[in-house]
Amino acid sequence: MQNLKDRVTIYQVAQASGVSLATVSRVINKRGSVTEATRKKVEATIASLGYKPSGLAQALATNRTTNIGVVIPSANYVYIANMLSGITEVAREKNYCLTLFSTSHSREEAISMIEKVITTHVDGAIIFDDQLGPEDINKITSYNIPTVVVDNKISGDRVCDIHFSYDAAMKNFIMDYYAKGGDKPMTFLHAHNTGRLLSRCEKMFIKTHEELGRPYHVMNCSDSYTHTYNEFFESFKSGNSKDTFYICYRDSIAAAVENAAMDAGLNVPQDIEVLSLVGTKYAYIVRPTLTAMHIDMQEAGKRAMYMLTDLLNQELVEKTSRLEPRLVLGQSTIKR
Amino acid sequence: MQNLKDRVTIYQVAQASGVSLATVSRVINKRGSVTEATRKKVEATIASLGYKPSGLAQALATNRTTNIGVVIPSANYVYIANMLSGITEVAREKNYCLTLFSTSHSREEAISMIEKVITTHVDGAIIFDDQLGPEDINKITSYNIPTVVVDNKISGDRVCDIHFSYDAAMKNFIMDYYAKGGDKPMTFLHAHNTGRLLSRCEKMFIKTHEELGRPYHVMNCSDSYTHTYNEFFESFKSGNSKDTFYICYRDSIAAAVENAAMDAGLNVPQDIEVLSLVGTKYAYIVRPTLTAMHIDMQEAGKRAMYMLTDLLNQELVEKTSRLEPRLVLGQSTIKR
DNA sequence: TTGTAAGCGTTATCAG
DNA sequence: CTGATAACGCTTACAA
Repeated sequence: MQNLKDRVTIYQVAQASGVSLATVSRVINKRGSVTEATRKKVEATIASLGYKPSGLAQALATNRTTNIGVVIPSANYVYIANMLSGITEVAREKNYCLTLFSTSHSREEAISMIEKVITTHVDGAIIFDDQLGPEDINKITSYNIPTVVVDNKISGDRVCDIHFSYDAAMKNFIMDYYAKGGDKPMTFLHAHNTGRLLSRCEKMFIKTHEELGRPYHVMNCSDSYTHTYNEFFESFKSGNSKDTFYICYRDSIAAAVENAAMDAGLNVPQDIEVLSLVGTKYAYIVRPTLTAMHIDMQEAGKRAMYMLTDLLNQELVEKTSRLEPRLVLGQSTIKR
Repeated sequence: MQNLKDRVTIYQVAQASGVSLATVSRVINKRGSVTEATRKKVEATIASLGYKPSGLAQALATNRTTNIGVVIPSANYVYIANMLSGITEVAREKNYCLTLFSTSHSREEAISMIEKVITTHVDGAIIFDDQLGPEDINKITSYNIPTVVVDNKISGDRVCDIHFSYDAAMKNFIMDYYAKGGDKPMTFLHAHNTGRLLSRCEKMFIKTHEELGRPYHVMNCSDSYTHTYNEFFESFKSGNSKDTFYICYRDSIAAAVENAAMDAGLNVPQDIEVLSLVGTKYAYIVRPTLTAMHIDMQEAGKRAMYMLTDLLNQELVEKTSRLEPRLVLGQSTIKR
């Protein structure tokens, strides 16, 4: 194989092996019929020239990129990385490439990414971005791009969705807590820009409490372990914030609260209890282990990608898939 | 904007606004001069038709995809996700898209991904895959694709590399440990397919011990928290494996060891000590906090992407960058 | 079985 | 300032 040359084209391969481009194309795609002899010849020159077809040109000619656009807020959250990993696995199996569109938590960013997805000419898209509303997602589907939307309702011809049934799980958990004699008032930790899944949880949290006529709190906190830890540590130190049940949106934040409590000399779960809404394996690595709602994000990713390939092959049955969070009790809450 | 149409092309825009494609192209790219009047007109029809240029066709015509290939083993490790996040950040700033090539720990997979990178026609590549040797990476650079290689030595015209100086850090740590009276024999936890960074660490671990004439162990373990936890828990329970200093390749594994020890009734760091080689924020979230080598993978990612854009703009100064791991002492080792 | 030629949706170089 | 027209590298009828 030659090195350091400019890209070898199909035309050069054709010349070098004394055939036309059409024949080379046939050999590459194993389509149409070619004599065993010429095939050998062409394959030989392909190897010797180190020719690789240009995916670009192929895509333009066939109107298929074998590229899937994946829209996520950031790869830097464990649960998103898990989903990404599920998507990747199936993508490899189905021979698709993934192009990443990272929106980093700002809605404008997210919208401009949507535009990019369109120009990038992907065959399909998987959108898991809590910031985007249905209007934004419609923009993509209006370009007739088959799309799987995660945790967002949407309808359309070539669109599917995957849901997490957090609302019910949330409500059940709260009802159950009080029913079994839970006596600490609950506080929901709210952070900006953490997406609609959590807003929904928050709404359900409030609604359930109001139905029950129970007191509750919603407290702002930052989406950072260190900030949250420091803030709670100070508060616990000065004797505040205890006798509370904290509902945190992910493991890091829940760990921040319980670590702060313990380092300030409190006992978990006696003095405070903690629940993590989006549990990952870190929920059982930290100590006390976290009571958490677990959802198999890897499975969600796989399922999304399977739905998408079905959509692309026009052989889809179910347009909606639902994942139930599974409550795993840990040491951060009192067994009742 | 029209919905549900097949892709609108530049040609249709031209027709609809009564100009030639050339003019539309000029408007899109803000290149060449166009009357204010015609520009307005064209822009109006672009908006009303909902036209988006095809990145594919643009790429083919300009020979620039604005796409960077990123080769990683999996997005599912915190430190890799961190790096990915750094890359993403700079990519957005520089207006590049990222195409992900996930190799999932098998060398064949990795090699076939390399092929894919080439056909995908990326403008450049960032390769962080411990499995790949220089020969494999040369394959990519021989196609004249500007490349930044992370944690792998490589030379070439349009190639840069980023290194982690683990060898020295490793050696220093071990020497220091014994010099200050560390008295537990050390065991290095080895897992298959965790890449060359860790092989290098292991080699250095062995070499240093042999130079020192100290006893040491290398123990196989699985790359899974649960497996490792279970195995160690049993072992600790039956009274084995204590009075050892464990060197683990990442936080989860280190946490598995210390959790197993504590759950088996041992004390950390009195009975066993633990060091994590690739520390992330979880090193200070778990309890006891982990003594760990921290390396800012987000920074590594950013730096890789900056080097790559420099390479693409032919304005590179440094071809090599080095990141020093920073040792952060935690509660999993005895202060000496 | 093989070759010719017309696209695919852009950009870019010329003339006008 | 604007419009033809030739690339870009490949696929795919249609002919031969």
